[in-house]
Amino acid sequence: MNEKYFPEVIEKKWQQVWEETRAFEVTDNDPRPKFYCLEMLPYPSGFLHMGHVRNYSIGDAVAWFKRLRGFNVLHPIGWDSFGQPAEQAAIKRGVNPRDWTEENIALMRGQFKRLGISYDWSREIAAHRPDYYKWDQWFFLQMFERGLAYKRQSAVNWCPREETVLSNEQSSGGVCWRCGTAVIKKDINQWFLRITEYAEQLAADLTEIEAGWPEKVLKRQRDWVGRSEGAYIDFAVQGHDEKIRIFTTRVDTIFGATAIVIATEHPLLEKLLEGSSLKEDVKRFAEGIKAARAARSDLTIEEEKVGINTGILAVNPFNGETLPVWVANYVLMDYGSGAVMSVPAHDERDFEFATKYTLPIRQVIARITHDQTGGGADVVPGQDQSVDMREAFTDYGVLVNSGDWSGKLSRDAIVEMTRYAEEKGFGGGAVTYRLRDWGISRQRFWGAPVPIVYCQACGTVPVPEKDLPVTLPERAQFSGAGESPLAGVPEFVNTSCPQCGGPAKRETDTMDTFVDSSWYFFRYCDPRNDSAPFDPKKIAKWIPVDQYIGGDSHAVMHLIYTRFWTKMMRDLGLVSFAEPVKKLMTQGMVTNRVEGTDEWKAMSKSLGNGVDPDEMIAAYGADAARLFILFAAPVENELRWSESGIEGGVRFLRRVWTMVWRWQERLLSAGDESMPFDQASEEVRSLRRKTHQTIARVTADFEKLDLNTNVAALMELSNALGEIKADPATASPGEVAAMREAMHALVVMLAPMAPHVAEEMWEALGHEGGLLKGAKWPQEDAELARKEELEIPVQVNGKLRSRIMATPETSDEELRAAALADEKVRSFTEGREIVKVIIIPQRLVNIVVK
RNA sequence: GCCGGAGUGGCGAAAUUGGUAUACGCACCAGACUCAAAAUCUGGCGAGGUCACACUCAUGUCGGUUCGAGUCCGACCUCCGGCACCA
Repeated sequence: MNEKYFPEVIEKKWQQVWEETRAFEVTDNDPRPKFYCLEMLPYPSGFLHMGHVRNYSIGDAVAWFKRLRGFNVLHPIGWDSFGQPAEQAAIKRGVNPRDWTEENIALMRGQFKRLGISYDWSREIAAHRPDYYKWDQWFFLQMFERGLAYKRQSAVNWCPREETVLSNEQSSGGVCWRCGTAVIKKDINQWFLRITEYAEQLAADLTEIEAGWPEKVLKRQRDWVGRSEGAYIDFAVQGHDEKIRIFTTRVDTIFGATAIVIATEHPLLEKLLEGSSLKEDVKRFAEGIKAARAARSDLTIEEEKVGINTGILAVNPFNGETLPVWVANYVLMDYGSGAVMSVPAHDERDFEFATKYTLPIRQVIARITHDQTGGGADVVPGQDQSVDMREAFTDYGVLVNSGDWSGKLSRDAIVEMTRYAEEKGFGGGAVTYRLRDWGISRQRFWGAPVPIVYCQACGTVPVPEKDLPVTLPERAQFSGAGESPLAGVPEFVNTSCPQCGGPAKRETDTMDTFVDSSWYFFRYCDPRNDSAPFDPKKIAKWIPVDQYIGGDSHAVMHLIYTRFWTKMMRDLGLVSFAEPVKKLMTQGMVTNRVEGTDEWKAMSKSLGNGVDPDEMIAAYGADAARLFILFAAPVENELRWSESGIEGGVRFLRRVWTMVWRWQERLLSAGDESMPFDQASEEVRSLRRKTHQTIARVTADFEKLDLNTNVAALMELSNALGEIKADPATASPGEVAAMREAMHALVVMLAPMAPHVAEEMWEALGHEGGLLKGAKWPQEDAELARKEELEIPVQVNGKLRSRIMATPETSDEELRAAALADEKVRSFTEGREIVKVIIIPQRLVNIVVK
């Protein structure tokens, strides 16, 4: 240890030691309890940004803390290395995506090491390597066999800028998740994974994880799955045997239905129109809608409602009324049954539609009025039929104009009418979901090829497991448009049929990269397995993940896919649990001021407000950068970058450094002086008290991930150390013992946030023999932490008027007497009647006077 | 529009969950060291008020509960985020 703190020297030194001793590698048969600490794996763009630094600094703090608390901590890292940017680089600069990716990985691995993140590098994985994506393909085949992977033609989300298909999750909000461009619809034949098969479980199992996941993520997942309870009702069609099935959550409004409206793509439409004079008109209308949708450049702008009367008549099974059947653009084919009953009086969309096309609007729900003439105890629902019908009345209420059901409350009517429909055989209860199947086809080169072969004789044939992986060719032509570049590589496309041996062509689509990331953290548990994606026994040991850390931008992408994938793997018999992540923390963004403005935005190259981690490390050291990032804001908040803030971090580390340097010799040479606490000087007792209070605080704050207050507590302890003015050479045994205790505790507790400097000081304090990772987390002694003197605030009528000194042993009676006798207090109580005195032990006295 | 979350010094933020509001840090001010500056160290730092106390007012606004409210309840305002015809 040098007199001066040179971060660049010690950081390099310890990074090398950790690497050479493989300090953070873990084994499966370690007897200590396990802890799986995971951060979302990065895309290898070539450089870490500050958001990454924050993510991985938080993760490393957790990993270190748990390690020092005696856990066998699995803390791995890998690369989400398939995807667009590599292909863009290939298109623009003609480089090979593989070389480009591998170079970037090497650059970023170097940055991770310069940050000193304590990863088990022996478990590093990369999605673009055949030994990884082989298992993506294997999983695909398992799903294909079970009907969970299928191909169909459909309108999909398309990012016109990146020229690629996006899943619903990736185009949430109507914009591309990566570049923010408004998506359009394109009709494409593509592969889907049947995530909807798991809709109910994805919704229901949220209760299993709700204690450990942030509410905002749970909410978004709940909304995304969009579970909705209601009823289906079959409407007979006049002159046909067919029935039109509708879904509704408001069957209580069915007497107000004045039309049936179906989607333009409704499968019954063509059949029902046979022989109708309106057939051509309706067909033309439907095709017009389809064309308009394909041409739309921004899906976030709502379409105007348009429709056409088909001339078909349907019969309301509740009252026998005949209703016209309309086709309209506002009814979606892929939700519910693609048909609705139109109740203009009680649904905003139906109201708008009915107003436009002058369909009848009939009120069947009245607002409840509370009739309390019965003495106030009974609330009798009355009716207010004067509901303003200039807009839809969508609240629950009392049924009116509804035959025998009139007078019932909506809530009850829904239950009873659903049961009635079921008894009569024309309907029943139903649950629908907003969730759609996951489209995974990408017309791209840089992804895992879908392991399917098309044979003229046998049709769609899965590649046999023994022939996996289907590897990417070395070279391809990258145009950036149209079909997958794989289609232009004959040696890839042309193959023989695995079934009949005849000539066949390979599928040229590759898989969405979110397939890779759906199960990567399972692979960390068994990264070199070449006969299976992983050994289930190893999974049972490590997963569920104990703490997962990443951005909330993945709330309904990665985080829903990986939950689906886990449930799918459970059904394959590979894992025995349904939820892969026990606790999730979503860290806030790192923002910086955009030059010349007052706006704080996420750091980015295009805005010119980025900060290069390497420059920060060079200027201040990795420890100070990490410490500042953890200190500057609570982990979930936005973090506004500040250069002067990071300087504060350096100052703190330097102060601690100097103290340790000044005392190290004395602490090492002196024996193990201990001194009875009650004989020590007040100065020493006060330091020891602070030490033990800090241990308690920091330990608790780590469990809550309150890392900012954690740093503050360590700063306070360091300030308390500074209060000891004794010269190390002449310090008393009691002082030396207290200093040793405080410094050891401080250094160990600092390790999770500033590991290099902590390791160096740990060595200086005499622990050369063992690395800091083997140190024991300090143990709080509640007796030593206890305050001996208390300053008790005294209030009069709730206003602070004075303070009196007491000890924890002071009785309530004594406190009361002391408070009442206090001079300042007396000036407020003089001549007034004391109503009562409230005493909160060790806390406060409040005197109530009149 | 619907659904969430949040409003505390000049700034980032604390507050043991109803008990001394503003811990810790940044910025700023003053002093020490220095020829000087930087660095470092010491002290100050919510607003009003006072020579200094005292005292008064302050946690988005208004009201309520309570001996006592940043914390609980009601209404409102503002900002941020999510969703997009989901029947």
